[in-house]
Amino acid sequence: MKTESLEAFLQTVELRSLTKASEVLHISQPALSKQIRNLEDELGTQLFIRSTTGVTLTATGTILFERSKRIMEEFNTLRREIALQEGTRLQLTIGSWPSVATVYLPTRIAGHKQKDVLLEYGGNRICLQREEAADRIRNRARAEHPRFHSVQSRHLDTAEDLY
Amino acid sequence: MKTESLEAFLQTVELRSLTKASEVLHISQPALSKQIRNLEDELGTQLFIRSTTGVTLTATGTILFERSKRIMEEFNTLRREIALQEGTRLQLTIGSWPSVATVYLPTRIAGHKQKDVLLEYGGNRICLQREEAADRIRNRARAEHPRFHSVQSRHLDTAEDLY
DNA sequence: TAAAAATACTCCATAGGTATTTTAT
DNA sequence: ATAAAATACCTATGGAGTATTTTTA
Repeated sequence: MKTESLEAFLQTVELRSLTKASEVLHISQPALSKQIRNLEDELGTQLFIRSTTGVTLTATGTILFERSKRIMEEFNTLRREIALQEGTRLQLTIGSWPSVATVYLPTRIAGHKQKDVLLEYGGNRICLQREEAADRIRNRARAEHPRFHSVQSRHLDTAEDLY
Repeated sequence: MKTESLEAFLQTVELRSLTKASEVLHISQPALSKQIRNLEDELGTQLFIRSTTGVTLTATGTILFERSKRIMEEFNTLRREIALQEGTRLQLTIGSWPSVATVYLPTRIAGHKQKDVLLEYGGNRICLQREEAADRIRNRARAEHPRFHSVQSRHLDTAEDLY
């Protein structure tokens, strides 16, 4: 079971809608739909009652929500503490015009799920956890997106340039 | 992050060895090695110090061990309670000679990780969570392993027949 | 030099995406 | 009719396996 699916579940409960939650989570609605169904399969229980107006929790879903919310909070605290423990952090600095930086960049970065990227966005920096990770990302980005390899200092006109 | 990887980590800590843990977990040593490395990548930290005698925890690894152990226990309790909540359970009964039932079957079943299969082995039964799951398993088993489709009642001579 | 872990590779299952259909309100 | 979720289908990543190499006690 993926912790991401549990987070997706929690988000879906809060928003009472797969469509809305999928937007916040930066995945497609069918992808989230499948995630939730997988969760239901793994637990062997129905979590939501689906309708055309959204979703509502079943009795079991409510139990999972309340308990797993606390558990995930504990776990995320642990993750954060471990991240702090490691003093060395790497930063990719991405220059951009103000409009891009304040509007497009944050969601772009959040949507760019790379396991080595700390999804904390502050200013115009992405925090990376390890040197090798940064290298891997840079190399892959270079191979796939020629424009990407100048992120270190280059100014971007549109958010599309980011990725 | 997969909860299975966390469980694998905990098991590895207990046994201080990837090789030994991989046997208990019914996966190959390289597979476990990669799982642990992925975990380290995701957390951005080294968890173990590797040597030819086995593995020992780093400082960060110790923190993860103690905290995540409690968290996983909480989570597994939650899973169990949800499973109990759902009264309806399905059983596939597998007939076999005593030696097979007591020696080979338990590990065989534990090793057969299917997301719909409750990994609780009692007597010679595998508990399934939902009717559709049972169908899926049966259909797939039939397609891939002709001998498997008679598990419902057939006697098996060797554990190999199981799968 | 032995055993423990890492690496290289192959294969398949799964997660995610887009396009489309179903279904209640 | 509309909006939300489900389904179908495709692609790609990741996880598991086997065979092999590296490493150090």
